[in-house]
Amino acid sequence: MAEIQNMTKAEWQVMRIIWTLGQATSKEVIDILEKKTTWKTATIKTLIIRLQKKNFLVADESNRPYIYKPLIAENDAIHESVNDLFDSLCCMKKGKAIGDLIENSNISKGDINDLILQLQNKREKASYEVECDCLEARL
Amino acid sequence: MAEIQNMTKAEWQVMRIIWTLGQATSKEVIDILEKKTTWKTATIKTLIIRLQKKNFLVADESNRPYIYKPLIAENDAIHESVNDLFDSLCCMKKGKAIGDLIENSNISKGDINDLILQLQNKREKASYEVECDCLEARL
DNA sequence: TAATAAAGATTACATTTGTAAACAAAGGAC
DNA sequence: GTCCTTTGTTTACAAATGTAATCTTTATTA
Repeated sequence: MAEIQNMTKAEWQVMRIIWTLGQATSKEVIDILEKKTTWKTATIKTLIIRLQKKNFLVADESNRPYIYKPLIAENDAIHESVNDLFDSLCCMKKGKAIGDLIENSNISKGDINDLILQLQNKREKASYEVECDCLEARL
Repeated sequence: MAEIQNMTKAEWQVMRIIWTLGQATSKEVIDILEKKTTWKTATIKTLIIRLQKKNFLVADESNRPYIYKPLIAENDAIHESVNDLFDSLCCMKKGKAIGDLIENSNISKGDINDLILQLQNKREKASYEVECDCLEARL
């Protein structure tokens, strides 16, 4: 019963900091988020606690202040959330949606090259048309 | 005060049907969703009402049964929600996230070609590196 | 036209989320 | 060792969301 829960937008901001630092104390998280947001200290603490309850973070409580560490890799979390969103889109629209993301994202030359290769590869086995499944009997 | 609200996952399912049909009666929506989900009739009606309150749908009430029509285009809604999600990702990770989406999505040959062209174009002006902004003082 | 069926409106209630104050315990300063 | 100051814990409360029952009105049919 792995109890997969989702991370909310606010919680995600906390995780980003901890992922980037590798681990962090609550003070570190609070200092950074107080610059990025208007959240009060207590709010940020609440988010940290909820992330622990949801098993996205653990606290190393052997010393004070506690050190919080991620229990989920950033890449895995990103994978989860982007695919989760795409799962609810009409499948005919996914190509364009990806185009929209490319348009609006700052991507490095290296990543662009990788994406082009990946697409060239995918093109081989791609079908000419993708059918809309919006009215079909399963999500 | 355009009061932009968001569409929840459940509401999104209702919209997909109405977008695909162009317009629909509650019965049409209910018939389809009862096959896709375990939702009760009343639940689906609630979703329709909330979508009206959020200004994503209008009812043409000149005849019974009412005919519900979208007030937002599917493409616009998709644009909103995918970009909204990407806004909260570490910008270094966006390229890979797009790769992940491409991997997991069924995209037509035509769309793949468009994406390749788009990327080739974007490559010209792309920088070699994208900096992580996760610890910076604004979201 | 009276009874029934269908569609729409109102109300409900638990859980999650955003947002935070208040309280308690541990560590450091004097 | 006592007093502040961090840091962590508990409690709070409104809004949003998932999920639905019930009540009311309109339409259909006998």
